[in-house]
Amino acid sequence: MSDQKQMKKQRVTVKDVARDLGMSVATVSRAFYPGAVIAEKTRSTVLERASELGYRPNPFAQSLITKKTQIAGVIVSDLPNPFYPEVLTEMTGKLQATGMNVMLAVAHEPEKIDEAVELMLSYQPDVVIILAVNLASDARERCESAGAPVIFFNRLSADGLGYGISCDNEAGGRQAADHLIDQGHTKLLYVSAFLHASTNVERQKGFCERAIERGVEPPQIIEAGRFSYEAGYAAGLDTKQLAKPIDGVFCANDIVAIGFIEGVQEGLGLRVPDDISVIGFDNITMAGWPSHKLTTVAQPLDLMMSAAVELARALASDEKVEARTQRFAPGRLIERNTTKNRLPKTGDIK
Amino acid sequence: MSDQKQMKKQRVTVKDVARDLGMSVATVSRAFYPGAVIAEKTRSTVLERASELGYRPNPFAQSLITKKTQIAGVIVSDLPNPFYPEVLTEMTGKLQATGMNVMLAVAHEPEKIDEAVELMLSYQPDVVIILAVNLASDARERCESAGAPVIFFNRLSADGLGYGISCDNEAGGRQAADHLIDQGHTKLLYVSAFLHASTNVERQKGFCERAIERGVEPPQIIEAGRFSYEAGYAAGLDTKQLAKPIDGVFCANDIVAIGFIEGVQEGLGLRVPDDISVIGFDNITMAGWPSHKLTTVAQPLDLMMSAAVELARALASDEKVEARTQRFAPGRLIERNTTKNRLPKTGDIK
DNA sequence: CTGAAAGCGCTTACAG
DNA sequence: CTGAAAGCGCTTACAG
Repeated sequence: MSDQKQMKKQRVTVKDVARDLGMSVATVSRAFYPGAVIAEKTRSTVLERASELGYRPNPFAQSLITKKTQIAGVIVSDLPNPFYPEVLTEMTGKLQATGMNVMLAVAHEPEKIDEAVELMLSYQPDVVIILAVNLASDARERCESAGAPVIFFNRLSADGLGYGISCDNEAGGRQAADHLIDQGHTKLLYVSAFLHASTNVERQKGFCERAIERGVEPPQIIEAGRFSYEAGYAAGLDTKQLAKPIDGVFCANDIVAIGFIEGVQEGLGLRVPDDISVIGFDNITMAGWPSHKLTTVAQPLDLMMSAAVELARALASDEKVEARTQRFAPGRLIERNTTKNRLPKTGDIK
Repeated sequence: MSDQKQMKKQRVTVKDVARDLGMSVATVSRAFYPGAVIAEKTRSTVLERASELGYRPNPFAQSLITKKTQIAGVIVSDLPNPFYPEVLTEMTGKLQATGMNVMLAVAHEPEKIDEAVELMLSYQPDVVIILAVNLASDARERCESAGAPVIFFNRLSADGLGYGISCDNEAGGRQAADHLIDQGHTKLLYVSAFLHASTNVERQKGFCERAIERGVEPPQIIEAGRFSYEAGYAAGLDTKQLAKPIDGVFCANDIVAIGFIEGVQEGLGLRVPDDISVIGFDNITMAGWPSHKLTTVAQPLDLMMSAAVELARALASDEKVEARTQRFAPGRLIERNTTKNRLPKTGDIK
């Protein structure tokens, strides 16, 4: 019994199936390709017997010839942001449903991303998906020169090349501004995260421009520096040093908002939403928990992920894809307990 | 320019390097194998020129011969528990540092895990690591019969086969009991999660046995059903229906504890730690956040992950590994703000 | 120490 | 519609 465990079962190959069926390996092979020229009857015989024998084509041997690996390389680096683990697991499931496998590259420190990418590229992924905000842009070039087109998820590449899937962050920022202003806030603050991340830049732009359009003082800005709980927390403490008072805050994303709220409550003794209102962006799972009940601009994640998976499939099949970037309308603003209407009650006015 | 993007750069092969150097492919190949018989001078010449030409061995062609893929398959399924994403990303980094690549299989519904595993196995991973609490145990057999030894992380397999890395959950449960009792709690509750998970069973055993040893009433038990925030929250509400009052609670893990605390505070208006003390298990990142400040039994994660990676490396190299399971002492109990000393002050006694 | 040759498991023109 | 043969990029006995 312990012997059995030592000896690896010999893998069943085309040759075995061919011999068993008295056919050539070519015929057996053809049965597995929908496009191949083969009698329908032969195909079904082969397929049936093959599955009885437990045969599955060896993808390594296949890819040696086809130059296709059915592998999607996924690069993840923005670890303190729960948004990405959620996307990673969800998207992996979807990719697998289309027959693609996910090879994961994780970089804790930005400096080590190069090694991780290099290792991954040696497996010749058909396509690479980047779930990472802070990636040196030459990673894209390296992937593409290794033959793998690159999809940026929730982000545009710095140089505008590569494919991109994201939502209209600017419109999201405008929604946040409208919501705060509609509810009577006039002293706004934007909590910025990674300075050059397109998500950050766009959300800030939409928020600030809309505030000005609405005739409110231009929002003040605090730079948290990262998309993390800790950065948000520190930003919360920093509000103490602001030149002017604030009553409404829009944070670069949910995890920053959650940290910010804690910083402001724990560190400064302010109350959310009684003293200030706070809005996040993403609608990560945690935002809905009773512990946080964060008002936030949802991302249309299902749409975005489906688009990414479809794009990955198309690129992996060498289909021509015209649109380099796809933008989705941001989801609705989800109102929970971190914002509050500061307008005088209509009853009071009358 | 857009043309360049279309044509994939031809990959450099051994043949190219051999031709360039006027050597045989065999010699070039040998330069890449530390054990191979080759003049040291030849090796360095080859290695240098190879890297100039941008040559990297094709792992698919290699594995066709060596039967080794350098791939570690990782199966993840327990998604609502943040513990696993944390481990996944951390461990992936460590595996990559040893030259192994991670192929990910995610199963959202337990029924779909089979497909995911099957797809992954077609890539012949050298070893499979299971980061999932609720996995049908025949997945192990399938992996092993495909030639991939299986490592269970943070869990023992149901049938005791396969390799396992975990911490001494029973000792952890005892620590929790001791801490609560030392601080004057006498009316204990254990919040159980997935009923048959070894982690759950062992933590419960240690906690309850120690409570009895210490002469306290046997803890009451609530079954939350899952390792999730929601399950913990529901369990919190369920305390209302308990036969006897409680003052100290040990939850199956952190995410259950965090949910439980919210359930109890939001739903029942109790205060933690003033009315009841709560202890978790794992010490996930979130447990340290000001929002939660959860008292918890830490897992010795660094040790566990290093052991898992080393074990993976050894198994992938066909080394004989004697110990099927490795247990580490649980980390220390980290006291934060969800527990409170209920003993009368020493001053009062005097 | 090095090279020529066989072969890993497959796919795909090319004949028939 | 099917089969024999070449070849993908590599490694590894086997000679020399």
